[in-house]
Amino acid sequence: MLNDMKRRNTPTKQAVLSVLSSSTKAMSPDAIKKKIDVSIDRATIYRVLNRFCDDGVLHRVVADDGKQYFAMCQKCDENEKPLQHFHFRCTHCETIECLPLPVNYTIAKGYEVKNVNCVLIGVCKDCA
Amino acid sequence: MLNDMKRRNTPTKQAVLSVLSSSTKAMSPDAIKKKIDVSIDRATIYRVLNRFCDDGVLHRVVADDGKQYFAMCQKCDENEKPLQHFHFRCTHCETIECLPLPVNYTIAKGYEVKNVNCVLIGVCKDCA
DNA sequence: TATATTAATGCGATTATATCGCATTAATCG
DNA sequence: CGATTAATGCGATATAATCGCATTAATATA
Repeated sequence: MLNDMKRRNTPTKQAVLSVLSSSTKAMSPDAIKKKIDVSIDRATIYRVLNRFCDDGVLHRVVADDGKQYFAMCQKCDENEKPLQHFHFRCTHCETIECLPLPVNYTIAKGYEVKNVNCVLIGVCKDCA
Repeated sequence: MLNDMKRRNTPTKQAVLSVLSSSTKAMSPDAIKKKIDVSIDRATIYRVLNRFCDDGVLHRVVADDGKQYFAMCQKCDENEKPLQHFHFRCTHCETIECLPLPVNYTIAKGYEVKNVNCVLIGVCKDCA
């Protein structure tokens, strides 16, 4: 919890979390909106998603299409920090999935890496 | 050369290439435009950049800010294909550089990776 | 060199993603 | 139950990138 502001439980948040927790893929705000039966304003979706990211509940990936995608943060380890991993964007079924593939890198001294945004693009095993 | 359409040499293309070849960083269309003394239309910049990417002269990175950045393709090897590498976006000086760090991954059978888009985000050595 | 062909450009309109301001609604607490 | 204020809906806004179309100009050809 980076932000200590009090959060309230709302149907919108529940719905968003419900959609994402039952998905193995990272989803766009629009895709999430479409999966929710009740009407939710676009701005609200974005605010909810951004807040969940701030709170470490979700993580965000920006794909090479320039769009944001959101997925649950499953801590692959007992560690506090969620593991930085690759994502795969299938150009055929147009989905983005979190790969069980950690991002490893060795970078010159002096650099301070705070975040990573890594996407592999191609055809997934279901579409190949 | 994926596209075999005939290309013509124009001052715009020369200017764009000149700017990028003298830069160690990947640049946004807007930044490139600002570096060029003569007036060039925005749409033209985009078209020129896209064509250079098609022709393998430039490569494109989409950063986590959702914007496109372009840089020269320097073949790190004698191989035909340019080496897929990480990029670094410094949140302080707001630049994106090509790192001499190849992207390595092992992915489950069946996946077909056609491209990668990998960005590390943080503070570069000059700003740290 | 003059002319024809068509790639490249400029301009305006358009699409799409994402955010912001503000009034209203509703979750939570005492 | 009433007060507080987080959350929402709505409209406006910002920005990136593309598209259509008429015009310009680079290159090829006579």
